[in-house]
Amino acid sequence: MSERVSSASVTLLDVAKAAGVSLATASRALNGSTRRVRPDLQERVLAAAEALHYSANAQAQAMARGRTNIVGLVLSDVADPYFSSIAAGAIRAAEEEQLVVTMACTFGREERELEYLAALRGQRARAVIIVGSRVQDRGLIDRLGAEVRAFEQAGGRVAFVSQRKIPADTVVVENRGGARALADALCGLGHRRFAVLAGRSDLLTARDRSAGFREGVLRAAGSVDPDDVVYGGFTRDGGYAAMNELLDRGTDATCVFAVNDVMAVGAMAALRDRGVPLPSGMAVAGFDDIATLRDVTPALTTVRLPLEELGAGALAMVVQEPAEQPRVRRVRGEVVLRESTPPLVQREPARA
Amino acid sequence: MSERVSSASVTLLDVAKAAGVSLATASRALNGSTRRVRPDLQERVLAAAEALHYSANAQAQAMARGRTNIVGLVLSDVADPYFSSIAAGAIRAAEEEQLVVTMACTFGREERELEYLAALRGQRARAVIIVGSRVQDRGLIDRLGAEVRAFEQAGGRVAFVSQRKIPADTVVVENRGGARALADALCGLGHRRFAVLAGRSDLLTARDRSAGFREGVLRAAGSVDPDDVVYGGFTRDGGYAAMNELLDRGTDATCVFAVNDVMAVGAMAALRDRGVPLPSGMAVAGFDDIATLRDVTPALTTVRLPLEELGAGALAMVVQEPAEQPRVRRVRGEVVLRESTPPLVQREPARA
DNA sequence: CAAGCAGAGGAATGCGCATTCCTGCAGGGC
DNA sequence: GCCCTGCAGGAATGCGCATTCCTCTGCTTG
Repeated sequence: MSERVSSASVTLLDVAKAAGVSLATASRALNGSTRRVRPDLQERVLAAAEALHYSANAQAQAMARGRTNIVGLVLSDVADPYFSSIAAGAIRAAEEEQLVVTMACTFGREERELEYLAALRGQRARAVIIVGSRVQDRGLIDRLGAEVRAFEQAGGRVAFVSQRKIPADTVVVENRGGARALADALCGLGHRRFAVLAGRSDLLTARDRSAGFREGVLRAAGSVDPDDVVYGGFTRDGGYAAMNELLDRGTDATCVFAVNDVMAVGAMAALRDRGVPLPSGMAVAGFDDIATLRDVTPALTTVRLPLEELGAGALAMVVQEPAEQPRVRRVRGEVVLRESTPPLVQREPARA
Repeated sequence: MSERVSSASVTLLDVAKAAGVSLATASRALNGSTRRVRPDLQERVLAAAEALHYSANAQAQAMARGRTNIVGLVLSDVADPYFSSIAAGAIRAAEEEQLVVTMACTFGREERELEYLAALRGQRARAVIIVGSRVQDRGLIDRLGAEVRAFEQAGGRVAFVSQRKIPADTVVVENRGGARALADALCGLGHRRFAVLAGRSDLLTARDRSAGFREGVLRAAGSVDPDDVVYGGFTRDGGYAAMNELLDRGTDATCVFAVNDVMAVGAMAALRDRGVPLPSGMAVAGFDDIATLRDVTPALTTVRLPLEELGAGALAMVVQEPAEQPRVRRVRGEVVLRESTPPLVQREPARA
């Protein structure tokens, strides 16, 4: 039982021999089983494993057992704080379940989700969580739906965060409702004329937030001039560019809603660059409440989303037994009013 | 060759039968090999695989081949933009090499690196990249070193980002030099008396930046009062708390250096909360140049690190053949002066 | 005291695949 | 016309492990 370390890797058989037992007994001693092992033998096996630095070959275990403890996480971009927060939540939850997380990023090319899903099926991953924002391309959606079914047929579980098109367990973010509530609150501050930096027109998330916001505004008797809706990237630079375009066009909106926080920050940068005083010259609101951005000035009004919970929630769905009907877990956002959207008083013409 | 999909998963043997060839031929047709397969047979195999939705069992392949294409990525926290950027770089590079990335987070508990490394050895991962900040605990370092050797003995490759204690391939960030250069630049702006928010005292990265900064200040004939060095968390809240403590103590520093950007942002928040005007009341500098934080106001002076390159560089090391001596790739930061550290003119008592 | 039974160790099997080895066949050289 | 060579398909093997099935031991029961 010396500390010799073979150059090749140590197998269970090595451990068994070192402990003077059979392979079967060694396996049972290390993993437990329905069968019991005599304490002294168990002791010896454990000691031998320790001494040899044994580490079970996960591939072989997976094959013998017919299943793995791998969970695939597919998202657009880890460097985006929205996704990385969700990922953190999922990873934390996975660790508690003794699951291993493998991660893949599409970096904006949604069709890669298909490849990754096939790859994860090959890995015999126990489950997959797909967080990318679903696009509108019908063909892509259908193919993804087919891959999802194939994955489930092979015994895997699938959950989405934030989508509505594919029948599968989903954590749905109430983008529409959250944006509506935000619009409501902003109208409550006295704003009536709004602009929207709507992000990519093919991303469902962006569309929902934009639509919900406009609904809310209309309901509160405000208005969004169609010219004041600018599309662009769903990123900081997209927000910056969209804001500039809006200013170039000219607008009489008193408040601009960017469909996520990073865009809002880009918009604020554009406003500053153009010499518009903040927050007095233009109110700005975002969506997500990204932790890293809570200290920008003026502090950003937004809709807080429990991002880590989204990831954790998806993981929870995926470890449960599958239901007959796809489950949907709805998550509400919470409007957080901050300095970037001060009450509007002086600019409204006095009435009454 | 119909579209039937068995409820169990499709194996290579199924494909072979469907194509009317042997398992061996099917394998060769799908993966290529030194041996050639007659074109018509190859065609049939490919068609059968397609029709059956075949996806090779990665576990079985790994076992048969004796190696995997898994790369493990171990970091403190994906939700931290520093780490998530590095991760993004590594993932991008991994994809180009057809490698699968599995990710694990220690969430601040460095001893988990040991567990993860053992787990990855069990996975027969081809390589591991460890990005956590090495702590000072000698025992932990030794045990980690032992695990690294065990991993390499088993045929795996290991690379670190930012450490100096363990003999292994490493992407070294020139924290010390970067901080020195920053100090230099700040002295060039007229500052002489500095405070340092030094972060966790047991993190090497934090220590190096702090020490380098003080070196630079001294060299430029400035000073850092020992009372003006405050330790605390390496996070936004840590920066906030440390800044408050500094203000409570009272300081005559004109510029405060936080050892990373998120701490600097926390410090700015604290200054604002205490009514200190920015940047005139106190200059603030950070380190990293986190992309998400480039729009804070006043814009933060910092040391720009090519974070994605760090991850990509580590991955590159890990796919190369191992060298006899551990390789070290040094990465310099670049000082970026912005509004948060305006030139100091009026506050210095006039001389000459 | 014999038969029956439970409990625990060990041999053998198979998971899905890559790969080696074997075999049959066609073509070329003498 | 025969043998040798080269090529390609197929059978068989083994990767490392969990698990099933078999066997042996030691006990209880009638």
